[in-house]
This record gives sequence, C-alpha cells and structure tokens, in this order.
Amino acid sequence: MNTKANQKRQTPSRAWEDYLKIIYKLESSENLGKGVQTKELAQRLAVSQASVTNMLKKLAEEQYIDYQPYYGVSLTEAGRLVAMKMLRNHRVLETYLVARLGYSWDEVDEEAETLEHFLSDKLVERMWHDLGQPTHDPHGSPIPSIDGQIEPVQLQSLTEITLQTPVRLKWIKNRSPEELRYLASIGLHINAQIVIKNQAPFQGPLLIEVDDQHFHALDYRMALALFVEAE
Amino acid sequence: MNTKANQKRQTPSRAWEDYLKIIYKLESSENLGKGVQTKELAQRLAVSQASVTNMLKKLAEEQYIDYQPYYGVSLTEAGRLVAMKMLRNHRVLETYLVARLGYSWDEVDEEAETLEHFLSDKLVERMWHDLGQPTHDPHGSPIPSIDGQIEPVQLQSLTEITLQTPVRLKWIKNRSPEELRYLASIGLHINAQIVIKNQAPFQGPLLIEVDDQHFHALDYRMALALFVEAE
DNA sequence: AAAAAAATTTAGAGTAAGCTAATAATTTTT
DNA sequence: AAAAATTATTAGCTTACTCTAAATTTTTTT
Ligand SMILES: [Mn+2]
Ligand SMILES: [Mn+2]
Ligand SMILES: [Mn+2]
Ligand SMILES: [Mn+2]
Repeated sequence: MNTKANQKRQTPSRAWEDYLKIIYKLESSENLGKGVQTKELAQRLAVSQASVTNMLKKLAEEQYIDYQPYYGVSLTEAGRLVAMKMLRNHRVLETYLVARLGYSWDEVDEEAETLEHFLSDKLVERMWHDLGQPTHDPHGSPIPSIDGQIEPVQLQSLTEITLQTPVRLKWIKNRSPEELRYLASIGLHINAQIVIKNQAPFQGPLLIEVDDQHFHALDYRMALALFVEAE
Repeated sequence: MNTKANQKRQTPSRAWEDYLKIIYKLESSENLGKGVQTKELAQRLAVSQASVTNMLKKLAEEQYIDYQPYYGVSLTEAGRLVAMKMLRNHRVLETYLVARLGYSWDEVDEEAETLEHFLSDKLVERMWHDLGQPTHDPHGSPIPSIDGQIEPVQLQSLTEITLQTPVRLKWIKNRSPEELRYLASIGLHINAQIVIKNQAPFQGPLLIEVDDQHFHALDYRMALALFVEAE
C-alpha cells in the first residue's frame, strides 16, 4: 500500500489542461524535433518560467509529459489525449456559437478559452451532432475526433503561392480579434478565393484580389498566417 | 493610499459565487427572519463548518454579506446581485439545454452547477433571446431579470390543496435527478393537471389523478416539493 | 440556574498554483 | 576555449480554499 505508487492519476485541473494544450500546439508548430522550451511555455501561458518548471515536474510525475530537465518536454499519449479533448471542446464550442448563437469569428475564442475546461462530454457531443458533425471550426482549424485523432494540416501559407494562381482560404492561424475583424472586412473569410497579383520585395506586402472583386494590400506577416489550398 | 481601504472589490471567485447563491436560497426559504446559519451553509456546500466561518469573514470584509459572528449572515445588495446573476446564468442555461440540445430536466442541473460561473453575460443574453426571453426554467423556477429582479413565488405546495380541486403543477423544488425522472415517468411535468383524490393520515401518501388519466400514490415528502396553482 | 448539547469560531496545517530573487546549466558569441 | 548571454532550476514566499482538533459561545434541557 505504497501511498505514492498506488495513487491514481488525478483528473487534470484547468491549469494542467492549459499547459498540455499549449505544449501540444508548440510541439506541432515547432520547426525542429526538439522538446518544447520552458521559456516558450511561460510566454504563451503568461506565467513566470519558475512556475512552468514547477508545473512540469507535476505533469511529469503524473506521466502526462516526458520531461528532461534543461532539455524541454514532450507529451505522452495520456497528455496528448488531454490536449485533444481541449481542442475538441474548444473548437466544437466555437463552431456552435457561430452557427447557432450569432457570434462572429472574432468573438468566440475568448468564450471558448474558459469554457473548454468545464463542458461535459455529453454537451460537446450534443453540440457536435446538432451541427452535423463538423470537421473544422470557424477559423478552419480541424476538430479532433472524439477518440483523439486529428487531421494533419496539409496547407500552404499564402506566402508560398505563386503569382496569378487562384487559391482558396482554408485556415487562419492564431489571429487576434482585431485582425480577424479586419480580415472579414476585406472579404477574407473561409473559402474566399485569393489571387496574388504582386508581391513587394523584402517581405513586403502582397497585392491580392479577393473573390474576383477587390484588390487589397496584405501585410506579409498577415499572409504568413493565412493557409490556402489550390482551387 | 491606504492599501486596504483603497482596494477594489474583487470579482467574486467560483467559491464565493456558490456561497452567495446558497445564502440567498437559504435566506428566502427560511421559515424565520433570522440569519442563515454556518451549519446549514456547511451542509449545503459540503464543506466543514470551519471553512464556512473562514469564508464568511472574507465575504463580510468585501461587503457581500452582513455577518454577526455566532448569529448568522444575510446578503447585502451587492451579494444579492451576485446571487441573482448565478441564478440567471444557471436557469437560462438549463432552459437552453432542454429546448435546444435535447436534454431532459433531470440532466441539466449538473451541467449548470459548474457552467453558471463561467458563462459570459453575452452568451447568457444570446441564449435567453434565442429562447424567446423565457421567465421560468424547466423546473418552473423563475429566471431573474438581467438587472437582478426576481418574481416572488406565490404558489401553494400540493400538500395544502383540498381534495377534488384540480390544480396545475408549476414548480418542482430541488429534486434529485432520480426523483425528477420518477416524476416524469408518472406524467408529472410542468403544467400537468393534478387532482387529489385522497390523503392518507399521519402525513401519509396522497392519491392523485394526473391529467384525468392515471392514478398514483405520491409520497408526502415528494408532495411537499410540488408547487401548484389553481386552474 | 446549572448542566448538557449544539453550534461556532480559533488554531494550526495542507495543497495548488502562482511570484521574485538567487543560482546553475546550456548555448552563443567572441 | 573563454566570456557573455540566455535559459532553466531552486529556494523561499504568498494567496485562496480547504481540513481536523481544540476552545468558546449560544441554546436547550433538566
Ligand atoms: Mn480559438
Ligand atoms: Mn483554456
Ligand atoms: Mn438547477
Ligand atoms: Mn455552482
């Protein structure tokens, strides 16, 4: 009856869930195959690095992550499943708010960031079925399946597209509400058609035509966050 | 620049909100005009009496309650408004889950008990408008208005009704999911017609007829929680 | 009015999650 | 290969909320 070894893995708290979700996001958008850094986590979670170190020890203890002190962390399968559940909760809710309660795509993230931790499985599944089992959220992010599978994103950034080739907007990655409102105001919603007419040098703005209608100058950094598919 | 006096009142935490909500419920269902007791709060919140005392000091400090040590507590106006917001959030959500997501009345309380603390005003108002601005939840409890007004319940308990007088069921107070399912199974939903055919002595069961269809024996303690209105 | 019972508060401690400052390890630059 | 810069960890505190056990006050019973 060893008190430590026998202990059940606890239900992850809100804090743990946010850590695991961010670790997942950093892991999958990471250029290299290295572990996720303490510093990056601290930034994304808006807590001190010391707090992150402290929490990583607990997450490792409960086997949600593999932790090599000084060399970063990666998710275990248990940790990945927690992250997937958060992404599913978050994205199903966002989709529901837009489709059923008149939210616009810039309003949903704030609501979902908190509620993702408190929605029951039952509620998420009922929303998802009511919506017709959607596969993507209002920003084009894939919704993990209930058993934790997620479609790999196979899209190109708008910055990688050659001039004059019409493409369709499929995913907007991580933009602020203000930026999302701006994008909507120039017609850049999911599935909009985009043709790059010109690209200024030195990572300068792109001249784009949207849905064969209007021309706009698009900042290079913004273009980096727009992911598209050949028509 | 006194650190204490200048301090803003903090946004109430989930724990504070639950305390204030329960204080409200005990205050308004209390027989006498005395303060709400520490012991009752401890029972309803499932925490120790010492924890309650500790929390009451903080709530009094922030002026959400009036607290007379040893003689119980009552809500201030600020405290009452917090309680009303929780009841509104809780009851609007319950109504939404039943009307829009196929929940039955015995499933909604569990979901609402947690989510009431995390729903934004925007979301609650959108659900409420989408539902057509309902005034009562699926159990018949009144939904406070957005500015904290609540309709006083003016109903009689089924135990106070004379034999053979048809009445309509308007409110089921505080029943467990199991009891709610049982009530539904014998046709006792909101607005069902009830006629008491007989009442056994010594607070024994009531013989009732439901919607002119079926007869049932109803436990006296259950009847105490059913509130009705003359037809 | 005293004794007994019940309710309440106080004392002391624990856990979760955060912080700053100090220290240590790693990585980058020279 | 040193020095400098960066990143990470440790040490020591803090706050919010909870607990049990002991002490105190109020209420009820005798
Ligand atoms: Mn989001
Ligand atoms: Mn979150
Ligand atoms: Mn309820
Ligand atoms: Mn609650």
